[in-house]
Amino acid sequence: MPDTLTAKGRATRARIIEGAAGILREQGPAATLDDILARTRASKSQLFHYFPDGKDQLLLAVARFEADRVLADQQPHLGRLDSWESWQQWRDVLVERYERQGDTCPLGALFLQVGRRRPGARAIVTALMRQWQDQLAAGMRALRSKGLVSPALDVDRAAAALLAGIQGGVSILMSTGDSTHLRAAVDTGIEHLRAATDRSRLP
Amino acid sequence: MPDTLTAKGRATRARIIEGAAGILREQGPAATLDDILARTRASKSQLFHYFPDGKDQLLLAVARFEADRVLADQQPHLGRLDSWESWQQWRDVLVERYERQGDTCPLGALFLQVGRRRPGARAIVTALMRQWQDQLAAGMRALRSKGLVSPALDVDRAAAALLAGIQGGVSILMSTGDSTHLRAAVDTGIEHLRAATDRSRLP
DNA sequence: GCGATTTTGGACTTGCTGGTCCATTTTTGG
DNA sequence: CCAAAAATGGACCAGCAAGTCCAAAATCGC
Repeated sequence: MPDTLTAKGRATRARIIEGAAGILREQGPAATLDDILARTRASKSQLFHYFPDGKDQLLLAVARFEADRVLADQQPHLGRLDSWESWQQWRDVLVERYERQGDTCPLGALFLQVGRRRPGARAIVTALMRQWQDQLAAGMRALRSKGLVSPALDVDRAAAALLAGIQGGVSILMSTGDSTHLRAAVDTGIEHLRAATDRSRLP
Repeated sequence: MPDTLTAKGRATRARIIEGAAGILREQGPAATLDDILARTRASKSQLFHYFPDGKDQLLLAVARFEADRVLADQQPHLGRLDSWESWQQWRDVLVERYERQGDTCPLGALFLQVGRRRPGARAIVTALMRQWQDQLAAGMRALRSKGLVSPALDVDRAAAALLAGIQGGVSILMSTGDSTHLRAAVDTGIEHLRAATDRSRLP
């Protein structure tokens, strides 16, 4: 890859990443470079021109792309969890998003292929989880500062537990096609907050 | 494969499955048939003799093997969740088991390879989740019948949420190497039960 | 003990997939 | 307008991994 990409080059590179993401969502690990080339109407030399380290490098780029989508799809709700209504809206968007996604797991497939252990891959997941959890925690703190939940609530632990519940709910949804667990996890998590309502401030 | 296996045949077949499970745990999807053969000191003809449908059939057998281990490793605690102490013991065993397992995900790797959608694979996961959740729910009912938690607790939903938290905690542990989320999920789940303590029966 | 059946060894085939290479076209910058 | 750099097309290669096959050895049932 040359030092600087032209506008055309950037467009092609982006087209390859997006196309690859699509193919990987549809076909999972079975997707081959030729499939990606066919879908993106690119040639081998283009692919290796923009991703000199080959498939792994491309997969990592796709992983970043997909990780960004995960949070973006939850906005703007995830960023404004400062009332019970906004939590409810977020919940609805989240559940709907994953029910629609069905049984494809873009990130999971990617990581098993590229190897979880590879530092690049691990960094992507870790960053995603941290950001996600931070936004949940921020929402809980917002409720707390409004006096809607008890000051005694351990926000960080509650956020970690909620995030775990979401992840597990999603992965059960992936493997069984049933969103019951995702719903149960999120709803129980929110109830946990409600149960910690700060009664001292209530009228 | 002949209609009936001799004792020797069964032993070989089992040896292949266990060896394959080991290799897959170590190498993930990168594991090849030749790796498995080397590890199990078996030949190609043996492998295809006992698994005529090839790699997929073997992977499915390994998946069954691993799924059985998941629950077995939690026993006898998981089967006797009838006091707060037993819940705590189960929690410790569970966390320890997955911390020791580290970042290998035997089942996850298997399913992505064999294809989640394949009915055989889906049946294995679904059955595992159902049994697991049933045992959690049974434990909650045991607490309830002893008057330790409120009769108002929605046991099935609480069990679903707890299971989701465990799954998510484990998968975050896999990808980040950090067991914080698993601990938070399980502990929060148990606290959720404690919070539903049946005060009407307390002295 | 003996024929039938099962189990085993391992060479060989085949198809595919990631990756290389070079020639050609297009774009850029001055 | 032109040389240098970037972008593109696509044939070609090499390696590997799944799967096939046949013959030999071990074992079983009687």
